[in-house]
Amino acid sequence: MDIAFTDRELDVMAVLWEHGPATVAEVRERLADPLAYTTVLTVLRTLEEKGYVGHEAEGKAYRYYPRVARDAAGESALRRLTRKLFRGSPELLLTQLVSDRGLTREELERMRRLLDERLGTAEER
Amino acid sequence: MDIAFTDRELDVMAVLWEHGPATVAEVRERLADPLAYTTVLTVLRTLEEKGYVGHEAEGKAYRYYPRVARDAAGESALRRLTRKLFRGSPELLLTQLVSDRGLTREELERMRRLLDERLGTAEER
DNA sequence: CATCATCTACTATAACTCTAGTAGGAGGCG
DNA sequence: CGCCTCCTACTAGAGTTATAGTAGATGATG
Repeated sequence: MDIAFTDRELDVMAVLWEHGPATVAEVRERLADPLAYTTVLTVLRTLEEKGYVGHEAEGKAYRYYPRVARDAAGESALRRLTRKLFRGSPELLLTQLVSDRGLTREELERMRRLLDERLGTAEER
Repeated sequence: MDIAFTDRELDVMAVLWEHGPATVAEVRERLADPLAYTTVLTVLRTLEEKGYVGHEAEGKAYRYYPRVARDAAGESALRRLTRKLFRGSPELLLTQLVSDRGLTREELERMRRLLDERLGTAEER
């Protein structure tokens, strides 16, 4: 299953993932860009139409909640990126990722540790 | 600088990165989806307008070549992904990447080796 | 030379994205 | 009760994306 958001939809999803279910007003407050109330509402309605969020009534307002996990969205995006930009090779992606000049030694070490753990528990296949 | 492609533009860029400069007909042949000749031409013209490809005459046709490296596009995309979906944390991204059940032990080992090398040559900061 | 295939340039259009306005309901307050 | 505020529903319009058709040039071929 393919999960894909437009830029603005992703901004809104990020708020829901980060802070949990929220009303239109709450989402609006947390967005970096100043958008009209109705604009945020429209984005949420679009997301709902696509099945990415749901809502339940709370007083006279709605509280929206994500219907897809951030993990699932991340995985889908990573897969698409790997396929389209890194010839399907996760290693190539990693190469690019760690070539980033901005990474600290600590980050790199934590990343290696991550791989160690993963290798430790991985089944042979 | 921010490099961003639409889905279809990315398909076309992928062909140019993979196989080098190509004519409209050549790009068209290599695309997975069957598109009209003029459709491919339009995409290439759009890419050119955006500065992502250039062309030079070859016989009566044009040969298009990428003006941005795949690396640069990959880095830009990875940065955007990290920021928007992984709270700015490359480790989180890696976690997601290696949680993919489809990775073989060999791939994981090569990835660890990659990090080892990177750590070996990394400057302290 | 006349015709055919191929190529670019220009035009078109439906769908989607982004943003926001207007209308109307519903609750709270003086 | 009448008004103000906040909320959703519906509508709207500019811009972008995706796809492709038509027109006209140009080189190849019989």
